[in-house]
This record gives sequence, C-alpha cells and structure tokens, in this order.
Amino acid sequence: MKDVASAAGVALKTVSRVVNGEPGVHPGTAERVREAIELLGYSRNESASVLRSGRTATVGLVIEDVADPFYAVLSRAVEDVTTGYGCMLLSGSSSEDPVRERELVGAFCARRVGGLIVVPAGADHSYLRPELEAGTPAVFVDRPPGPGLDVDTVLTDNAGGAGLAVRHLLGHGHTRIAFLGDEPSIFTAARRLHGFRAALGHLFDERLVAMRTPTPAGVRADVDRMLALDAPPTALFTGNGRLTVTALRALAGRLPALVGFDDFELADLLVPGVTVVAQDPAQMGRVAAELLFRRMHGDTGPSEHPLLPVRLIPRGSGELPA
Amino acid sequence: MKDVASAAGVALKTVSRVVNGEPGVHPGTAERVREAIELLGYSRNESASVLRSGRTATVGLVIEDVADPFYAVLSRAVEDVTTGYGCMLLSGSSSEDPVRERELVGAFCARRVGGLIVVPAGADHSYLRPELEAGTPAVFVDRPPGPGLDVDTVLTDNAGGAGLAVRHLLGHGHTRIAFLGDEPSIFTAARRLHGFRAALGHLFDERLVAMRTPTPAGVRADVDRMLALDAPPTALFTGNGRLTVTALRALAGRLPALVGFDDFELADLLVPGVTVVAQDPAQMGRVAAELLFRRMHGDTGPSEHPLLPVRLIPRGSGELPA
DNA sequence: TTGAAAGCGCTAACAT
DNA sequence: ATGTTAGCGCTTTCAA
Repeated sequence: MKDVASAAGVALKTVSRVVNGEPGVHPGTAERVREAIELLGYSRNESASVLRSGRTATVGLVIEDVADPFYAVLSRAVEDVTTGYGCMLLSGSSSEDPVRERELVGAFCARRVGGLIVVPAGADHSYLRPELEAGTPAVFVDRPPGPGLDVDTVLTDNAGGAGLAVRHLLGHGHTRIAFLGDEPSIFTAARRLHGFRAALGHLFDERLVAMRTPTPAGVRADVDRMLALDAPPTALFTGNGRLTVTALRALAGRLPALVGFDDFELADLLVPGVTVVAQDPAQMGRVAAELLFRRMHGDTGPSEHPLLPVRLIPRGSGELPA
Repeated sequence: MKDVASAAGVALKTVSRVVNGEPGVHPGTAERVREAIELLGYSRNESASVLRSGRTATVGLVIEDVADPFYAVLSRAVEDVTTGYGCMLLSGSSSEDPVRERELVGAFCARRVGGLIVVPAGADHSYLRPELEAGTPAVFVDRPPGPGLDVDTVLTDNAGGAGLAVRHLLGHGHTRIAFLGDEPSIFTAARRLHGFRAALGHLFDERLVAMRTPTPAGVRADVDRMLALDAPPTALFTGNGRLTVTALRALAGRLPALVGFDDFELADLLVPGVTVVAQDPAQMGRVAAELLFRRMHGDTGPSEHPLLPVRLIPRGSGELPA
C-alpha cells in the first residue's frame, strides 16, 4: 500500500480510501491510484484490515458433512446469501463429532468471523457463551443447541413430518408400520420418532423400531429381523435420506410400502417412485443466513425460532396397499 | 494476550510461546499461563498472527458448485487433507462464471491463503501470475488453466473414458451411438467428445451429437430430435452425471442402451441399472490437496500433471443389445 | 528460561 | 479533497 501510494504520488490514506471505496476522493486521483494498484499487482492484506477495523466479512459454517447432498445444498444456499452481503464463507464438516465441532468453531472465532451458522454435533455449547457475549452472533440449524443457550434456531417440523408420513400410510390401510431411524441421540431422529409414535397411537409397536447409524449391514440386519417377525410390517418409514437409500438396497425387491423423510435425486425415477416427506435444505440455509446477517447488522431482538414446513410428495411407494 | 500475561504474572512473549507450543518454557509457568487463558476465555487473534508471521494455515478452494455431488465429494476430500495438515478451508462456488472465479481467487489471496485449489471456469488465468510469483502455489483440478501458466494439474482421463464407453457399446453391437454433452467450451466436455469421436472412427455422425448446458427442456429436445431421425441411435453416451440424469428423465421409458460419464448414487437401483464410466472425485480432491501441501512445504520441482484413471461399471443399461 | 522493543499492513481519528 | 499519526494483537529479534 505504501508502494502504491508513492507510485501514485499520494498518501497512504488516499490509497486506503480508494481500495475501500470511501467517498471524498477526486476521480482523477482515484484513477491514478487504481492504475498504480494494477501496475504493482497490489492486493489488500485482509488480515491487517481485520486487525485494525475489527470487521471481518467472513462467516463460519459448521455442518455435518459437505459430501451429504442435504448439507451440500444447504451450504450452497448459505454461500449465496453470504456472497450477496459481500462476505466469504469458512466452512467445515464435523462428521458428527462434538470435539471436531468445537475445534471448528474455535478456529472460526480465532479468525474473527462475523457470525456462525452451526449444525451442532454435540449437546453442550456453553463453550460458545464467551463468543456470543463478545458479540459474535450464532444461528443453529437443523438441531437446537444444548441447554442454557439462547440463540436463534432454524429447524424443520420433524415431528409433524413424521406424522404426515404415518397418516398417509394409515390412509392406505397399513397398521403395521416400521420405523428405521438414525441414532436417537440425534435431535432430528428423536423428533421424528416422537412424531411417528404420536401419530400411530396404540398401533405403535416397539419391535418395529430400529435406530442406529445407517450402515448397509446394520440396516439390512434390521430389515431382515422385522420381515421375519410373525406379524411383519407392511409399511416402512425411513427417518432420513441416507436411511431411505440404504433401506432400498437392503430390501432388494422385497419392498413393502415406504415413505422416507428427505427428498433425494432420482426418487422419481425408481420403480416405484419413492414417496417422501420433503424438507427444503436450500430454504433452511437461506433463512438461517438471512437471520444471521440481520443479527450481524445489529438486530438485538429476542431470539427467533422459525419452524420450516415439510410436504409429502406421493410417488408410488407410499401408496402401495397393505 | 496482554491480560493473560499479567494474570499469569509473565511477559507477553511467554504467553505467545505457550500458545504456539514453542519450546523453552518452564512447565510450571506454562501451566499458570494455560490457567489464565482458560480463566479469561482468551482465544488467539489469527489476523494479528497472520499479519506478523505471514503464515496462514488456510487454503482456498474454488469449485463450480458445492451443491453438485461431484464437487461436494471433492470438497470433502480436500477438507479432510487440509484438516490433517492443521489448516482451514475457504471455499466458494464459481457457478461456471469466470468473473466470479476471479473474485473468489482475489478474496482468497487477500486473506493470504497458503495455497489455492481451483476448478477453473474461465480460460485466462494470467491474473494469477503475481500470486504464483509471490509464492502462493496453485493446483488446477478437473480442467487445466488458460495458456501460459505453468502450474500443477490433476485431471481425469476424459478422452480415454469416453473411448471406454464407446468400445463397450460397440462390443454390444451398437453402431448408431449418440453423444449428449455439456457445452464444448468446457474442457472436460470437449475432451470427452474427442475420445468419443476417436473411438467411433468412421461411424461418427454429426447428427448424433448435441452439446449444451443440460436443462431438462434442452435435453428433451435433443433426445426427441435424435429419436425421430430416419436412422435413430440405438445407444446413448451422456457426457456427465447431470446429463445422464436429465437424459433418463427425458427418455421416460424410451431407453436405448446408455452409458454415462460419472457415477451417481442410485445408478445401481434404477431399472435397468445405469452403466457408467466412473471417476473418483474424492481421489481427485486428495491428490490435488496432497500435491498442494507438498508445494506449500517447499517442493519446487517441475509442475506435475497426474491423469486419474476411470473405470467402466456395467449395470445393465450399457449391455442392452442394439 | 524469560523479557523488552520494534513493526507486520492497515484503518480510525483527527488534522489540514 | 487529502494527509498525519497512532495503534489493532501478535511474532520477531535481540538482550538478559
């Protein structure tokens, strides 16, 4: 910057003004400065800028796994909003590991991000309190924070969606409906089980519930066990997109009626088409990012907790008769 | 840091030593410092550290679109390697826009990333030369840089893969094979067309080639046109994952034999299963990231250009008779 | 083993 | 419209 200033024959501060688009610079002077910048290949040192001004133009995003289409789409939506506000996105995958989640948040805070969007893996987020009090806003997405933390959340109507699926299957004559879900320690899995159970009422049967990390072998074992029961299920509700796909493979032709939570590409091209309760990960990302930017721009109102709706998309598998 | 120092009764520099794990600090002193850090909730200001030391512990990744499974998986692989080296990942989607690509690279350089991994959207990368000369290494992935830039690249054997697909279809008796590809200005699309043409030889027919951004309406129009020819194609080669899926929808039951470039989830569950020439985006990300870190660690050998192999996965659609 | 002082590149605050 | 000065929080260099 010093070099640019002397090349353009102006003071340091004038270069700073041009670089930051601040008003009060003669157009001719600005032009000379820009030429010098071009000539010298100057690029502003963001670290120095952040250090001095305290402003970052960067937000941090912690998700579970970018390679998961759900989070990939969510990431893209967050990125688009972020870009619209002239900011960059730092992001990382926690792989469902609370330690990694905390490391990522720590690394983001050390880089003085202006705000955080977090899909939490852990159940205790008290480590975030100092940052929140220091003025770094955070929005929790898909799952709420641990107890005692009053932050904005953007969640899906998990229980309602599960209820939708169950009522759809009941309406097609099913009374033996099984639930395949992720580990119950995961918030969304627990909420979906809750909605499933509530909608089934007295038809709920403990033996038709299996919850675990969806490995092919594990899901196959669960499916085999259930199909071998005296009164096997005639319908299946799968608690997330990965589970739906894993279950379809495990079923291998023995397909009972099936409704899955989460939409996925090609669900319409399978035979039969897969009926799903669809969330909108892009909307989730957009809503969370817009909320974060409102906070970053000084909105100090009470914390907000939008609940995003889901919709059932019938495609065939959920309309098979009992 | 100053507060921590006075709380622990030591000098600033000692705190710095502890924070950075530098040797030559009495264990007892270090412990006192750590307690003070814990007590005050201190977290190191990365911007100040970068400003002074010049080191960043951050790398930048420019891809086309995180929401695309191919790039999502590649991102994750890059992230994993990056994390292994104790670094963070800044990433952004160019949406196939050269201007955006350049903006992203500029933003990363302003943040003084230690290195860049770029899936280029543009055809001119001379803007990168100052950064490269300033010592920021770059690795180009999936597509090479514009002319005149001597950087490492990690590419897939696009032409070879297309040849593999064509020979597979020829082997099943097809002589009228159509090619649906992305815009020819995209490197991979051009290379795949090249391989397709070379493998077909005199059987190549201009009328059986359509290249464009794969919108549902556009692909449908192409497919309809080709199927209406006097001598319609009996087999189809689709030039990337998105195209394969879009074409499957457009075909809607009128499926000729089909081999697609790029594997995709559920390709095995469709009926018939979709035969593909599979790339390995995770390997691509890993190879590129490892190469970048070697450069960041001072390897100044001649630029490298690994060509990643592909493999044909027969699943049914590519084995349909002519 | 520990500390003091200088300065990284920039912007805020205050001149001119 | 432009310039001067101080200092952001850290690491480097050198000294004790």
